[in-house]
Order: sequence, then C-alpha cells, then structure tokens
Amino acid sequence: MAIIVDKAQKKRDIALSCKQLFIDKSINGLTISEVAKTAGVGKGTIYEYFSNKEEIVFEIVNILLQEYNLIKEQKINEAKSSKEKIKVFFYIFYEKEEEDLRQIYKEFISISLLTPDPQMMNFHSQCTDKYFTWFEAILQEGIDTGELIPSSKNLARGLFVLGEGMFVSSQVTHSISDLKKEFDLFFDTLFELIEVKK
Amino acid sequence: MAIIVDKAQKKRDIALSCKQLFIDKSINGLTISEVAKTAGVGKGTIYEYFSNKEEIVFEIVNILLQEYNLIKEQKINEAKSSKEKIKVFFYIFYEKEEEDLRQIYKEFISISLLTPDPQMMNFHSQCTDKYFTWFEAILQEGIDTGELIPSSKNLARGLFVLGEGMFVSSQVTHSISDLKKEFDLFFDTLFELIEVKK
DNA sequence: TATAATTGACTGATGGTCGGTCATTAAAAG
DNA sequence: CTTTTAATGACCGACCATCAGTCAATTATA
Repeated sequence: MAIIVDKAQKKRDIALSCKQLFIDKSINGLTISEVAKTAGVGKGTIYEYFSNKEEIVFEIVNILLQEYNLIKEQKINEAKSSKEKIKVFFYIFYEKEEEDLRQIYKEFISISLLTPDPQMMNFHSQCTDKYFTWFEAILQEGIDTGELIPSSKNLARGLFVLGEGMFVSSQVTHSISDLKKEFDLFFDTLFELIEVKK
Repeated sequence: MAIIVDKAQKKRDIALSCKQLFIDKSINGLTISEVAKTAGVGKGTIYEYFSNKEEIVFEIVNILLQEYNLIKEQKINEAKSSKEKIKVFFYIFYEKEEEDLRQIYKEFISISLLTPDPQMMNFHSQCTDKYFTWFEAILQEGIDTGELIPSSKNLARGLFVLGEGMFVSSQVTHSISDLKKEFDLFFDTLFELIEVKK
C-alpha cells in the first residue's frame, strides 16, 4: 500500500555516506544535523534508522569489519608459517590501508568502554569470539602439523588481546612509535620459543 | 590582601569529593551542576580548577594511581620470583580492592581514545613509561640473576600491553569471564618457556 | 579598600521527539 | 480498464529539554 524501503540497506547507505565525517571529526566533533545533511536526509530520518549517534558508529564498524574480513582471510591463507599467519592477524592495527577502519574502531572501543550498551556488547563479543576461534585454529593447526609446541595453545588468549593492548597503548600514549616493529620483535622472539626445533 | 587558597590542593579535594559519583554514573551520566553540588561549590568554581569535565577524571585517576603505586611497589618487592612480580603487575586489572581505580581508569582510556588532548596524552605517556621501565627492570633482574633467558627482554613491550588488552577486552565483551585465570594460564605457560631450567 | 575567590543566572548549542506532510499503492467504484 | 478513495510507510524539520561553559556581581579576607 505504500513505499517499502529496504531498511537494512538504507541504514548501511546512511552509515557509509557519512563514514568519512566520523573518521575526520569523530563522534563528539559532529552533530546529528551535520550527519543528516551529509547523508542527504532529514534529521528525523536519521532516528528512523538509528536510535542514537553511537549506533551509526557501530554500523560503520560493522560494515568495514565485514569488508576487512574477506581481505584478512585471504591474506592468512596466503601466509606460509603459523608465525606469519599470526602476524597477519595484527595487520589491522598498523597497515596503512586499514587506517580508516582503525579510526572508527578506536571510536567503537571508546564508546563501548563508556556506555556498556548490552546490544553493542553482544555484537562486540560476537566479533571477538569469531576472531578468537580463528586465532586458536591457527595455533592448533601449527600444533597439529608439528610446527608449534602443544602448550602454545595456552597462550592463545594472551596473544590475542595483546594486539588490542598494543593498539590502545599506541593511541593514548607516545610510548609506541612503531607498532609493526614492536609486534615483530615480540613475535619473532616468542616463536623462537614455541616453534619446534628441527 | 585576599584569600589565597592552595589551588593544587583544592583541585584534589574537589576531584576526590566526587570520585564516587564518577564511579557510579560515569562521566557521561552526570552533569557539572551535579558535580559542583557534590563537591559543595558553585558551578563556576569547578571551572576555576578544571577546564572541562574530562579533566576531573584525569585528576581522579592521577590521585588513585599515585596511591596505588605505593601498594604495588610494596607487593612487587614482596614477590619472590620474576613470575610472581610480573603477575603482581597485573593485579590492578582484576583484584577486588582496585575496582574503583579500574572504573575510573576505564573512563580515562575511553576519553583518551576519543579526544586526544595533548596534555593528557603526555600525562598518560609519563605513567606508561614509568611503569614500563619498572616492568623492564623486573625482567632484566630476572635475566641478571639467571632466572630468565636473555631474550625475555624482547618480550617486554608485548607482555606489558597484554595487560591493558586483556582489561579492555574484558570490559567491552563477554568473552573473558575470569581475568585472573586468563593471566595465570598465559604467564604460567610462558614462564615455562623463558625460565632457565635448573 | 583592593583583590582573590566564589557564584548561579544566563546563553548557545545540540540530541532527540513528534505532529504533520508526501508519495505510493491497493482496491473500490464507475 | 480507468478513476477515485483510503491506507500507510517514509520522511521531515520546528520544537523542546538539557547542559556545558561564561561572566557580571558578590563575598570574604588581609
């Protein structure tokens, strides 16, 4: 009887149209009116699709993360050794091409820390769990092929969160100048210890 | 001529008087008027001592962190092995008594991520550098006494940021149910690898 | 009396709401 | 088959409430 729009699609469209705005000015630096203008819709319309400003960030992260997963999966498959695969896992935190994603992800973490919205926490948990399972699988594979010592499995959670820790630290301090170097130093040293000597 | 108040002291007093308020409602959940009322001063007075709401959080973190350092230093000195010392380092992220500090620290990180205030970043860097130096010293001591293998030094940065990563992850997801267990599993496994076998 | 300290009424900005309009389509009427 | 009517989802921006931050006036001290 009336126009039916694809709500999910329009939500994505709005989110994407103001992606750059969020990257440039960050959530606190811009107003809903600005967002609406950029998206080419009225202010009220924004609230038809998002219940608040934060949710727009979540949608953007969601989209970019999905995009990135494809690239990541491919790169991990290309990697030869377990060490390489693990390193690829942390590309997201320093590779030039992922600057946008990082910027948004940063806002995402920040918002999540301050306003523990249950829905958002679930979403974040889902992402994390998926990645962690992936991460564990890489280690397990290394163990199964005799590349890594069995106890490496116990390191999974620690190594996994190390990435996020390095990222946060590099963002809020001047103490980490070269993330890649830090990752490499750590993992090169660690893998000397957990790789099975031939 | 006129009243001369100890600005630094009054700043501390105001910050401390509303510490609980920030812990309970978090920065976004409370207004400056509320803070002022709790501190027993006028709204304008708040702005005599702080340039914005965020700065109050910084002041509280600063105070609590200083307090905590004394406890931490003592506990680290009490610890026997390098492993124990390192573990003590991460108590802050899960010990019951530090709940308050954690709550505020969480806000601190969140704010730092969203609004990269240079002054704050410097403060945070100073804290981090101090801790990191401390952390490295523990490892170095272990190496010097023949307790740890020399290459453990290379793991310093990674292990150091791991704590923050674990903390952030536990705060924004449901994926980490027992922080202490995760830390223990990781470090027990790791130290099997970096402790010199006798 | 001079000056540091304090204050709360005021202001401008902005997140979010809500009543109303418009466009489209189903279906009833001719 | 065409026209008219009714129904409804989509869209919007004026409006409202809230609140961070300012500043002119006031108080207290030396």
